[in-house]
Amino acid sequence: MAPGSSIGGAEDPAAQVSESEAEQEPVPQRLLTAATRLFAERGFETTSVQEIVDAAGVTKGAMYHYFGAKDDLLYEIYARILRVQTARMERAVDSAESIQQRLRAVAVDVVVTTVTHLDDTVIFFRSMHLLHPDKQAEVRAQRRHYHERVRRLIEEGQSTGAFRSDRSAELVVDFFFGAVHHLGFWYRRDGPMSGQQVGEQFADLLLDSLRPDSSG
Amino acid sequence: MAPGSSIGGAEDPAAQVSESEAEQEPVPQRLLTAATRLFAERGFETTSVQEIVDAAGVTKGAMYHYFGAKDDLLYEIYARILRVQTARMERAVDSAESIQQRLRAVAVDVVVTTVTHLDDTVIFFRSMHLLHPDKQAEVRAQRRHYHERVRRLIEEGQSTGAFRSDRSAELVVDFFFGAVHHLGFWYRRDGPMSGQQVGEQFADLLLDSLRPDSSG
Amino acid sequence: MAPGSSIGGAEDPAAQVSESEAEQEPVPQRLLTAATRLFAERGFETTSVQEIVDAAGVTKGAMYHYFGAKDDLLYEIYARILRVQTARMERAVDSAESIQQRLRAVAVDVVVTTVTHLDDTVIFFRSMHLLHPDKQAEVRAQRRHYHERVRRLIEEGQSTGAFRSDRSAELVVDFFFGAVHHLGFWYRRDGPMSGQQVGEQFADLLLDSLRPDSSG
Amino acid sequence: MAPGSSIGGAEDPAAQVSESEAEQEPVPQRLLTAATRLFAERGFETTSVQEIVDAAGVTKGAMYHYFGAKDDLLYEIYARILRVQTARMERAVDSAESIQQRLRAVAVDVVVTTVTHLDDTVIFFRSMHLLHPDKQAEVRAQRRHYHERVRRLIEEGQSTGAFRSDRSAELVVDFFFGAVHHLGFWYRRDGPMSGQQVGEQFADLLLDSLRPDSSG
DNA sequence: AATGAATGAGCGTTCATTCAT
DNA sequence: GATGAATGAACGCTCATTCAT
Repeated sequence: MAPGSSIGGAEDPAAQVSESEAEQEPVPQRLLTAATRLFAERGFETTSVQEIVDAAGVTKGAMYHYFGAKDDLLYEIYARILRVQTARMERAVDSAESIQQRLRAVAVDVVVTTVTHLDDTVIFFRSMHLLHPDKQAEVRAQRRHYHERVRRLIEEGQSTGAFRSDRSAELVVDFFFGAVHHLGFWYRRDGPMSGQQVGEQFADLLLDSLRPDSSG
Repeated sequence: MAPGSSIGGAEDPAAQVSESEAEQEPVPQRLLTAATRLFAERGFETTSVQEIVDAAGVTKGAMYHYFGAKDDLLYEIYARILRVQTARMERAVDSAESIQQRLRAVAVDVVVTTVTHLDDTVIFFRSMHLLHPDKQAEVRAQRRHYHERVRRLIEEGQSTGAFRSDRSAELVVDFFFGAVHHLGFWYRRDGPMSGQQVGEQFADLLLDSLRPDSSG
Repeated sequence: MAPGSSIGGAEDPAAQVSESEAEQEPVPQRLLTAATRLFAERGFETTSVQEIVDAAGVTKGAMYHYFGAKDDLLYEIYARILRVQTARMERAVDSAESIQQRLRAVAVDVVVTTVTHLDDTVIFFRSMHLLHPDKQAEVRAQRRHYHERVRRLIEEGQSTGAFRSDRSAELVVDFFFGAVHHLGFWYRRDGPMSGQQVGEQFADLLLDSLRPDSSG
Repeated sequence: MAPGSSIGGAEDPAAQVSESEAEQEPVPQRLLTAATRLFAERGFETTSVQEIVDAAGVTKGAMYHYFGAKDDLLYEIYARILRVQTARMERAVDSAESIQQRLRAVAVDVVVTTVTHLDDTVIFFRSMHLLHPDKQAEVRAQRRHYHERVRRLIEEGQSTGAFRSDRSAELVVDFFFGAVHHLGFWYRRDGPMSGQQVGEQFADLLLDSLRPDSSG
């Protein structure tokens, strides 16, 4: 992978304030930021490499020094959001709360993360098919890992009676994350609801379907 | 191109009725069918007009005779599935059944229709942003019309007490249709579940969230 | 293969004298002529497609309408000279002359043909390795076919005693054609010797090695 | 390439002792060895500087430290083989043997040297035109010097009656060396004949053409 | 002596669309 | 209605070379 493409990175603890004019960020980050915005605005295939490097203030040669191909940018965008969401989900799942609270935390969190990185999500589901098959497989595997962890959480709740058992855990997961992944099609950050609010309500809807039926 | 390399295949094992020699379908339909398959397989941007006309067994000139541009094909694919789904939804909504039964029918039906025309759905959500803005607006308006009709159905149920009122009808609609529109990412027609089965379970999950709470 | 790429072509039986200004020749021929000159002048990799189409007075699009890739031009240049040389060799080999006269005719002819199409020959041996492997294999097979026909002619002469038998027919063929294929490195059409003269002398040298030894 | 395959040969026959870990050879040689192999395998134009330095285990900066440009590598490869062949030819020509034996020794030797350094020869005749004109002129002059020395040897034999005089010494030289220079197109080191065997037979063919005619 | 990030010009190729026929 | 040759602009990518370190 390209150097400097880490995401969370706590680099630069010291303040290097004095950088007189240009490059605040390393080149790979600048490219990723520019690409994310442009891909979300006009689509992957409709954005030229020239537009990306112009927006990032570098040359094509520099880009190809760090990324092997245009769709490596796509891959990095995916990998980045996937890494963030997986790490957060695992923290929530493994917490000491009740199972309802843990599932609710996962649900709220994935909505909040999704709307925070809405561009990445939009790009992801619009353009995954344009990724090189090998990288596509990697991304799918990682996504599947995420879903399966959540499915096991639900099954755990079903086995203890915390959740009703006559709902397919797998289908509930596909249903819920389908709804989440579709947020990019309608959610507006400048609209009436915060990500947190949507997350709470989505969590309600998810838990509605798993609450043990008083009549059964 | 070699003579006889047309796509429909001149095999004619028996006499399939009166179609004496060539074209089973009119040219525009053949083009739409070919385009749908190719767009779903490899994406709109990645499919060339040449590939479409080859697959349809016609020439470029013929295509431009019927369609003003490549993205007119996209528009027609959208319009077609939208017309079908809207008509079916309206029939279900306006039936004489109970409101629960009507909402359930709508839910099952949109899932069944979606998986029946999975290619169209996949193309739709992947490529809508590539459509000419004017046509994109038309498509969005039609989609909104659909969602709003269903939202009003839910609100009607909430006002009569058939559905619980502490769920936002609008959000429930976005949530549910989000899940439905995402089917293309995981549903496989050759998998274990029929469209009808998924539809029934999705309907269960939708109604779970609207069933009046026995405790409140 | 591209339309109109035949070489000997007896087309144009009628005299179309009146063509007022431009295109004397069909586009594919114009491209091949321009490419041959440029490849010989500066090499295949050093000549850009843009230079070729400019020299031919057409656009890139037109070129790619007739040739699938830049190296299809190379292939056509090879195939053209190979076709000509093979046809002429076969005519000479199958004539009614004595075997010495037939071999001499082949030898003279391949030299004459080579210096007549010296550009093609130079390009051929300089750039064959840049051809797509599949096409390279085709070209090699055709070349081998040529060599083997001549080898059999020599073996025929050896079996009848017309040629001495203690020279390897195969090696003689490789030796002689090696010398011929190298003509492009030193022969100058504006130099002191005509192709016919070089051909006669090369033929002498070839036959020197096959003349039955008076002492053995 | 295996250690010890250097061209001048007498280095370190015993004592490969103290080379503790890495670089057996100095950087320029490593680059030349890598470049030779790659140019022969895929051609000069098709081999990137990056590939060469990777194969040599150095960086681009190191290469440009020793060689002014990519085609300096080409020039060095030419100069190297030319130096070797010229030195060996002069030794043979100036020996005390009969003129027939001296010409034969030259002929055998150039074949043996050529197949021993077949990669260099292949590169030479494929890519000489890509060399900077000045360096190309140097190389041609050196090559001409070689040919002329051999031509004078033949003329010497013709003037003494050792060789027949009705063959053009110049043409015989072009003919013979043409055949030799073409060895790279068909000779395989893993084939049935050793370089020595091919050399002997090539020498026979050369001398066949110069043997005084018993009938004239 | 050696690094490797960065340049910048140029490459082969694609492709939606047009238009004379 | 339909053809298919031709356009022309743009595309992703390569690469020899430079240069601050």
